Amino acid sequence: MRIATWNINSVRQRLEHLLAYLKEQSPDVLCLQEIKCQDEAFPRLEIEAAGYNVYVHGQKTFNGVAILSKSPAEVTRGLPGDDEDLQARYIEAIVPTGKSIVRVASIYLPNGNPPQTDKYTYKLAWMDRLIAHARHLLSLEECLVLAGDYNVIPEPRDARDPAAWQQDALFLPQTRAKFRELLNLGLSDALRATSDAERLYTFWDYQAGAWQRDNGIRIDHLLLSPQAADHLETVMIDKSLRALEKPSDHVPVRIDLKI
DNA sequence: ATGACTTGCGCGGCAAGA
Repeated sequence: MRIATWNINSVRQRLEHLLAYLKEQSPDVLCLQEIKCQDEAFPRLEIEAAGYNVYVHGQKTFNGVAILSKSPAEVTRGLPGDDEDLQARYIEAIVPTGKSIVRVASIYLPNGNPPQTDKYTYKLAWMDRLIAHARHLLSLEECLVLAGDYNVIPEPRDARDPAAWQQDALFLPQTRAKFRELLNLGLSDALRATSDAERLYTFWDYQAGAWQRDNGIRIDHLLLSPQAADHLETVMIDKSLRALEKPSDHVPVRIDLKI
């Protein structure tokens, strides 16, 4: 089973790239973030025609997440823990695998900048809610994949220029500590489970020739329960999409599970 | 280097992103 995640930075701006990606890599499940549209504006018909069931949790202008799945899935929208939170940043699906199921979440964790504001407070509170929900999901002892744009640079080697991120909400000690707290529940970072290589990035800013200079960061992650990690075969960063015309500033990350 | 892009909204520039 192939599962991918991609912050697409507007699904309507990126529809041609998205359809090409579905055709080329044929993921069984694709998690999208920053679709930047309401449910009714999502290009559902084109994606269904490509052979996918479409599950959207959108909002006007900002944020928005979706899960595309070849198999019909049972879906829950929103991260539990705060009924006042109206930002569309979490959608979860139970996907059948033949003999069993895999539970997949598409996550768009808040950016949190600038750090001295309520935006950073919201990010940390959101991470606490994610930790609480992940603890519950892990207790189910299922094959679980928490995939998405975490807006967290886990370690210095995950940035080309770590010093430049020292004061940034993506790399502050408190942010990284909460990410470790999540991992320490028993989740594996799929990429680091399979590679210690340097210069593995998933985001390059549009500005200042970041792509041309390979000035990137790794902030898109797939976190796996033990039941999923035990079946992990390969992890790939689809870096070539960043070189296309009108790319997203993020590229997809995908895994193959032997299930 | 003061800024550098790209998006949505909606028609004039602003907010947000990372």
